[in-house]
Amino acid sequence: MAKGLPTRSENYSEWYNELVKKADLAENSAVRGCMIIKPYGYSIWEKMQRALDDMFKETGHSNAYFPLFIPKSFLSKEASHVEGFAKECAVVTHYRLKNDPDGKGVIVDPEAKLEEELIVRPTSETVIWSTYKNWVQSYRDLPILINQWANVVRWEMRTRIFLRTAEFLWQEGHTAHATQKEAEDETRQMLEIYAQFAEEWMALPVIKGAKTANERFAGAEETLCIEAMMQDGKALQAGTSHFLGQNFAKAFDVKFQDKAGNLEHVWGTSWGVSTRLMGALIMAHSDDNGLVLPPKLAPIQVVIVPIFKGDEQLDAISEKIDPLVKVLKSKKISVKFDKDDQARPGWKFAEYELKGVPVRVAVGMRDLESGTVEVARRDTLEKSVVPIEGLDAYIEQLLEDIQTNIYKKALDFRTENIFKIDTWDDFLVQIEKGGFLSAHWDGTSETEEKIKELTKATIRCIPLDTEEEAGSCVFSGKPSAQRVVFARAY
RNA sequence: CGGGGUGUAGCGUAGCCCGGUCAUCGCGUCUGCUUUGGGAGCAGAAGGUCGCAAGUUCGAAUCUUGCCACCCCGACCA
Repeated sequence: MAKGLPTRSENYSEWYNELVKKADLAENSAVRGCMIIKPYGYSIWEKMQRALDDMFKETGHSNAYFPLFIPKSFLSKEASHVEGFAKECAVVTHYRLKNDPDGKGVIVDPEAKLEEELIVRPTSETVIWSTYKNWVQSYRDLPILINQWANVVRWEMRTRIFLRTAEFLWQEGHTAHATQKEAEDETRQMLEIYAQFAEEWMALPVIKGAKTANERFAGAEETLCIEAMMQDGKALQAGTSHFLGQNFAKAFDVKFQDKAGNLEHVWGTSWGVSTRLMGALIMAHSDDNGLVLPPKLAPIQVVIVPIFKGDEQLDAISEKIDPLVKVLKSKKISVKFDKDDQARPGWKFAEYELKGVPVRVAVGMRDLESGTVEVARRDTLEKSVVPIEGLDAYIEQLLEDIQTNIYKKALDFRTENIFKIDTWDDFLVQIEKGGFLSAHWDGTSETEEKIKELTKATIRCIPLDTEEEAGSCVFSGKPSAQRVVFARAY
């Protein structure tokens, strides 16, 4: 166990909080609910951004930027949208400060009141659709496939670093299409991209599904999502993709003339993932020694720790290691050769474990004599002695193995913690133990809400890739055509 | 926003109930020497508006009030 880090079994949420701080990912800020993402944490986010951004571009999307401030009146144009977000909006009412006449400091200048108050975007549908109105006249203007990387603010009552902060970073895609089918296909395509990113890059298995009406995005006809299981058995929504129907087009009067000359409202989608993914990454893989990062997202993939006394020994080690570093870098493997002689090897070992560096190579004089190094992998903590000759290929393969193994471990954990539940008694017992409960549901909001009230479990999603299976609702006993996933969630 | 808890050096803490050489200890930091294959040892040193503000008092880390932040539990949510 790492120094000062609580274990997961002792206190899972404290383990998470401490790990975020000790691994140098982020810290709390002077403003309640906001976070400072530190360089090490931010570089993981940058890797996520890069991978996602490439995927968006490959599927024809372009980046753009829309403003932080939204006129208050925009928000109320789509009825369910305003209802969903009104309670958590930060509002700008003034545009100037002045010196406090009664003493030190500054006060809001009461004469500088805005005629129309601005809200800080909780999401950008409204500004974007008000703009799309100007961009769309003909079917030739469609589709519009835009993404933006931005910050948004939702004034949450209870915040947790990365998982739910008042301000967070994300990407939001906003597309406009001529037909319903095209928009639905887009919604589904982006969900697939999120799932692929989660599984291939984050090594995080996810369940693709649809949200129930209760959990749907405010203003959407349908919300698709990916749901992941954390090590405490709770669910975390890792990404959402919304089919907006014509709701925003109607609210903002976005129409186009089709080939036949008819004026029609356009069809929309929106989709997003946020810095919450950082929380998912941490909680899915890490252990009591610290972070465990999938190689594809690790800022440092390989750390080389020399074990030496004096400059001569270090020089001898460097002579062997410098060429290796060069080769690894040429293979796009990020490597750190830590020559710092202030910290001792044991300290470094623990430190890099805490930070989740996937592969550690230790080299001392003994190794130089035998032409070997000690290679330790973070995911299993196994150590092996490996010849220096061909080490680059060995490491390259090892990084792939680690990526695969971390995914498999998470998948096995999830498989072991999904339970088919057929009776209400079993439901009550299992929900206390944690995990996902696959159970029949009668399709009504009343039942869903009742279950939530009694157990704190919500329907995480109605899985997409699942076979129909006739059954009866675990709560009401009414007929049901398929199982849905219940869990307590972050 | 409601209930409970916490805030003392960079980090973790003792002291708070019962006001008065009580600002304690560990880690870290600095200096020197010895060390270096799993968070080094010895010797010496530096470092604190006791969360912030007001109040009570001859005297406040300690009592009172307000505010801020964090944690746990509710309501709400990506």
